[in-house]
Amino acid sequence: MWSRPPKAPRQTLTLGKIVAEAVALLDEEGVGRLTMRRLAERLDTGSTTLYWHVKTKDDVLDLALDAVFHEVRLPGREAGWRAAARELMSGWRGALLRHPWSATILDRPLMGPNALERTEFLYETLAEAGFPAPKIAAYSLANYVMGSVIMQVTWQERDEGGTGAFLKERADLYPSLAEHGLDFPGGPASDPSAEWDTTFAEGLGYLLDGMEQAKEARRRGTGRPG
Amino acid sequence: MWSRPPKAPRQTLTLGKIVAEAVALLDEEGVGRLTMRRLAERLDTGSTTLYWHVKTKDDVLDLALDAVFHEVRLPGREAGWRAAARELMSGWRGALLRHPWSATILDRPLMGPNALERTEFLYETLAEAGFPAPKIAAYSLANYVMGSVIMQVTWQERDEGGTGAFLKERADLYPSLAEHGLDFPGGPASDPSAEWDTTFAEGLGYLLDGMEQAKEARRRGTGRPG
DNA sequence: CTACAACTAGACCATCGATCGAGTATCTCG
DNA sequence: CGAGATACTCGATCGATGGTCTAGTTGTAG
Repeated sequence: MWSRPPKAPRQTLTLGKIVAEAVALLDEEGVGRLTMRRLAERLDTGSTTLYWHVKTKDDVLDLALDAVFHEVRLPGREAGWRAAARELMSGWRGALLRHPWSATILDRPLMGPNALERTEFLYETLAEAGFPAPKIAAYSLANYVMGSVIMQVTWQERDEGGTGAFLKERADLYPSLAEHGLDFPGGPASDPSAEWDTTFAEGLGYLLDGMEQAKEARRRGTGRPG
Repeated sequence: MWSRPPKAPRQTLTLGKIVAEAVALLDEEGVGRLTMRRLAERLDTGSTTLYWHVKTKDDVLDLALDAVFHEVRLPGREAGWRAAARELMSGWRGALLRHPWSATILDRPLMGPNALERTEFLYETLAEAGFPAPKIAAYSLANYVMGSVIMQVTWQERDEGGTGAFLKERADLYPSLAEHGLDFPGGPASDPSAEWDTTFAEGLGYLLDGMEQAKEARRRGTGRPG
């Protein structure tokens, strides 16, 4: 998709309009109901017309996904690499969560301009901070964010609610799962969304701590501590 | 899927046979080519027959995915929580990577018996190790593994190879990406698969370090250090 | 032998991604 | 201003898919 050269439009039906409408459709009805026909209908046109602007349906998804990344604000770097990374990753997560369908199509290269710009920012931040291999550090962060979002969306969207009861019935087989819970059922006076947030932040903290520790250890010329 | 009661088969065509053949088909041709018709053909039967054993195609995928988790060996706990967690997560990753299609269908609750057994083991290990909230720790680890696998499969399977050149052409826009590389092109005498492995292990180390640090800090009654 | 449950099959339906061939509007150049 | 080319749109259609309907066959219990 991103390797192909752009076209010169005449501005009646734009790629931009198609992508915007695709995002709206995905937001309203989910990825399973995004159809070229339905999308065309919402744009008051035929499905064939879309194929002039776009090569395949996958292109639409690529574009829609990159549009999501456009929502991620690039943080400032004054507060240090740690704050910048934390803010970027939180924004990244937030944008994906605002469009839950995006989590289910993350299994494609993130090569859109918006995604690349943010990845570039992350690389720069980590390189400036003195990480010897910014690629590894960036991957760790990105992997964690992607996994977190997929996990959360999975439970929020696809769990039919019977999980808690299901696990308690099998407390003999899975005692720890039954005790601590696998999902976030929103116990007494608790906000499940907040629980997801704190869980994400906590895990991200682990990762950042470990990264910093490794960086400092290497800077002091010692090996891994412990 | 996992909430529904099982059926009593007559053993000519078993659920087990269907799942095994589905995994084989997925391994050979990928998730895009798994069709009820094709699967039935491989089993010398009609597609309708499958629907007696299985309610929807999604059930087949649920079962196939859980079958992958069956390959993950449960490590011993003698070497401590850290080694156990590391081994479990590495095995988890390895199994998913051996069946790359699995990475693209991770956006569903992992409620199969094999997945649950391994998650239970992880919870137990972390709880025994003294983590006050094993759920959070387990989520951090699982999220990281899932994200890592998806990322690697994405690049290995879907990157058409033009990424490196594409990024170098745009070195002005993305200097850090061009310098450090976004993919693992397998430089001089390097094994890309090994690079993925070490990257994964390194990030997992960060995470485990951070987890241990937080656990020790809380045990000593102090807050987060630094 | 009968009756019922377990199992299998082919025809069929709605829908999907994508293509084909034909058209229409708009711009460019003479 | 006119003609050709380019940009763009459309309805009809193809092959394939997930899933259902109806009908049939097999094994087994009484």
